[in-house]
Amino acid sequence: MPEGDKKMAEGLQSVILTMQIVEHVARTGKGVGVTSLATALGTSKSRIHRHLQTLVQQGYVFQHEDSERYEIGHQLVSLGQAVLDNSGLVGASRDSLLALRDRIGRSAVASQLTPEGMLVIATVRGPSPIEIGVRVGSLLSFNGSAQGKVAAAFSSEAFQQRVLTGELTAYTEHTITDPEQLAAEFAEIRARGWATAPNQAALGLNTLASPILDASGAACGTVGIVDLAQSLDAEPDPEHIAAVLDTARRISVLMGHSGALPFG
Amino acid sequence: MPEGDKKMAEGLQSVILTMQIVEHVARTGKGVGVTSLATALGTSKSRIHRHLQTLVQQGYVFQHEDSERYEIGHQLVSLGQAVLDNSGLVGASRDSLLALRDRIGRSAVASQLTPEGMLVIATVRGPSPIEIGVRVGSLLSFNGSAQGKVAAAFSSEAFQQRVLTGELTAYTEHTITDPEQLAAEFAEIRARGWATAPNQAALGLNTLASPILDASGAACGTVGIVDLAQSLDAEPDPEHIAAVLDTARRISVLMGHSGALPFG
DNA sequence: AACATAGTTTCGATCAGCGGGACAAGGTGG
DNA sequence: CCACCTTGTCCCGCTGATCGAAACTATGTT
Repeated sequence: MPEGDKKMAEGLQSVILTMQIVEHVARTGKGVGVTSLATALGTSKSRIHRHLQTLVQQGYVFQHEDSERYEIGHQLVSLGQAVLDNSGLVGASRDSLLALRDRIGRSAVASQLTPEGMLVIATVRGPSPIEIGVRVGSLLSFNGSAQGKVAAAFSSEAFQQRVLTGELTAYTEHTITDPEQLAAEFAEIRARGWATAPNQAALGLNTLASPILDASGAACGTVGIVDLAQSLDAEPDPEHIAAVLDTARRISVLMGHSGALPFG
Repeated sequence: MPEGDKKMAEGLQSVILTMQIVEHVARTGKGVGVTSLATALGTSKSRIHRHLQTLVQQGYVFQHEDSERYEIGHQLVSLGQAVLDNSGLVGASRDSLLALRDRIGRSAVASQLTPEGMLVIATVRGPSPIEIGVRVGSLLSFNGSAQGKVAAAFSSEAFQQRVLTGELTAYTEHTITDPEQLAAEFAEIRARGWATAPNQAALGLNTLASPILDASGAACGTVGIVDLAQSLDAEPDPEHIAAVLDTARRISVLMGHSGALPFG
């Protein structure tokens, strides 16, 4: 061991390997073999085999009965779903999301506030043949997404400070990385109730988002529409803004908010 | 050790514990503490703590910064979603499912064939205020669900034999557990292209399902509608049957099937 | 028939990870 | 304000769960 720290500082190896295996098997659509996993993760066949056997036994991985390849089991899906389920947001937003999509014909997306970022919890694909949108499970930053900015703008002062003083990663050259500029935009967003982020999360894309407020009046999530930057301006169509604001208010009510908007 | 097998036959303990922790944290909507986890899983605080630390470090679990409770991280959602994503079915069926729901006003559901059963991969809630339906991630049996029966009926002879000779669990008193009776129903289903399962998976519920066929002509999944047994007969409304068959055919085409139905 | 490549199993050595207990930080109530 | 809980976190020496390497089996290929 060349540069080993005397203590263990990297975490429990079996845990890491377990999750690496699960991740690998899950991402690789079709069956994976012991050997390819072993080389991919840089460890021995027998180790992988034992871990896989245990995962099979626990139902997280499934082994094709021809005694060949390993595939991901259904428990993983169920697990991921459980996370979404016990966020009341996903249930409250599903129907409104559909209505929003139908009303203005764009991909609609709902996200939930987490301390690490905005977690995309539900999406509805737009009518466009091209697939535009965000994946469920993605995490959007507070400085580089309309969702993040709008949620931060409607969170506590302390939270905003944490965002502003934290690291502001640039995802594109249009991402806001200057704390002052971001603070100014927060104020603006708070006043009008919506945010956009043209080319800020990814070049060519834009999102229009509004906050979902809970009983305490703080943001707990966002709803919005996603489209190509060329079709969705930094100052979007007033009709679109109205539709998003309206949807946000409706979901907010379901989440226990009074419905009285603290803006425009 | 009372009845210990001399060797390890139970699988790697750290793997088991890891998944138990993840499961526990995921199912418990809100934050869990080290101590409660330790008692719930019957092990020591330090062990749980180390495992949790590693999971945090890997991003699967998130620790509230007040240095208090542990919650599930976003990676899990992303992982479960990945499983769904690399089944082309979920993408192909989403829109058709909505159309089906809108056409006949019932909860619509799509499932995918797996060797263990039918995995529910997409659902659309009906307009009814009561929530009727199946959860994404659920696994439906081959003998006790319309989805399972229809998929088996449109699978290979060998597959059907495996189902018929396997264990036929009774979920209700109406579940078919007699192999001969089940074989007869398979034949019938294959001839007409749809199946129902009134009160067979759960008392009070019924499902009408049709097969999604792939390029090879074998079933790779199902679409269908779910409703109360009293609203959905064993011999459903011809209009509903037509709608479901139609939807199934459309999705089948997206999956590479010719569209020429091998039945009615 | 020899070879190649897959998954599985065995076995003894070893170090990763365990238990138990100390420690710090809040919270509570007397 | 101070004992007294109850948290989560950290430390350390012992040990058995887990590892690597190699043998074994089964299939497919040359």
